Amino acid sequence: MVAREIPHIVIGRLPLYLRELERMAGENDRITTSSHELAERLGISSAQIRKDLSHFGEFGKQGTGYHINYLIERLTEILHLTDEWPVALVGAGFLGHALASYHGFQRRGFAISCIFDNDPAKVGEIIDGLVVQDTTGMEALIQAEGIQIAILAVPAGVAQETADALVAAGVKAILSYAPVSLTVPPGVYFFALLADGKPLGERKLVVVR
Amino acid sequence: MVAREIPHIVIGRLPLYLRELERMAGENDRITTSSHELAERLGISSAQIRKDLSHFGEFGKQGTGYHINYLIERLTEILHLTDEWPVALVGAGFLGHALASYHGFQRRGFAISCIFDNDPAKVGEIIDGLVVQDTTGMEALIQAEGIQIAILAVPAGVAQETADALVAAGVKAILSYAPVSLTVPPGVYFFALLADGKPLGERKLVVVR
DNA sequence: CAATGTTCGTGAAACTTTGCACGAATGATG
DNA sequence: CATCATTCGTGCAAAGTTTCACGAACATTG
Repeated sequence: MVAREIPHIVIGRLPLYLRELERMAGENDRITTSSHELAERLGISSAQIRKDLSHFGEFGKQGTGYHINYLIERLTEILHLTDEWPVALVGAGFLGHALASYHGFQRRGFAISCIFDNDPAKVGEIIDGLVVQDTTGMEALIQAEGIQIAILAVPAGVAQETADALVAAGVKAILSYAPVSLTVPPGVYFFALLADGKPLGERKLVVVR
Repeated sequence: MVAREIPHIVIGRLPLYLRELERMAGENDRITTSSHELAERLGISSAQIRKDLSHFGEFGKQGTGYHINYLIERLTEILHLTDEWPVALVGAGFLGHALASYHGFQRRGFAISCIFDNDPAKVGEIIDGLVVQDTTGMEALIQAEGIQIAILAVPAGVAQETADALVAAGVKAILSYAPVSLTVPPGVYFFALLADGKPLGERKLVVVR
């Protein structure tokens, strides 16, 4: 049964299910699983899994359970993991370089589309085909491009102010690699994504842990 | 009023309060604050803050609010942030090096006390005064030393198995810098802290976001 | 093909968490 | 020192979340 308003906390668990299902799919000779098995592997209750999934439709089959690949497809769809999301990378130091060269995010639809740094020595440098830009124009550019996701790879000392600037520019999700905790307003998430069926412009981002 | 069983979710918010209070303390001429101001800055309700704090004692004063430094002291105490916690760093690559050299964690009582890597070329290397050790002996050493906190700085591909090994060795909190999401059993936390008044051996670790 | 076992989806109950609103304590003001 | 404004701590109600438990669907077995 597809309810009108799906609890945020439920959406937040879907990526968890998805990840575990993908792990199962990788194991040989696996076709189906059950809410019970999935629950066991995730350390939660089977009823919770069934109820969570029931918000989006009836994906299982009594007596058999869930078809792993089918459920993966449904979840991928629900979470809009098929879409492409441009990502801003802030910080072109050690860590920024490593992250820019790492293409694991891309596999999931997150492509780094611009890189910022406030160090004049780094501005202009080309990393993985992208020119490092000065942070001065960061807010304007992020706003103009409608970028909603940022990866933070700046020193601890400027992490909070950078996060604030990103939020001000309209960023809705921050994946922080800064070695400090940060405060962001409600509605902005740490490592986050995905959608709830609304048109692109108004999508709510939800947490992925 | 000091209740017997303090909700986990409450403990998880304390570090948030602490961080914001420390920020306030850094602002000039600040002596006191109110639940209302703190709530405003954190984007939550003032009632929640008062109720959360009331689990641990009566720290405020009617008409005045909370004395910032006093509250910081109390929270620091409640969270056992005065203690020293040995931390295992797994992964001596790019990122591992950067983290080992970064001493921001130490300020908070988390000192990297051993470093592991599975690359024979890195084993034996000395980083920040510590010898990089082979992951073969990791579980045994972590267990022997009673290390409960680990920083994960390994490639995405081995992050989950490394996390599993850490958990098996008794690690209760993992701060992961691997660019993938991980699953850990309930009772193990991503970036985590400290205690609820029990003796060292049985402390519950709590989430810090 | 009947009996038995498995598993889903779901309404209702149980539990958890949050927010409201009020009494009481304190400080400020004239 | 009376009045007014501020703010805490908390009982209670509301909202949100999880678990239970059961009917129905399907698979398996002898």
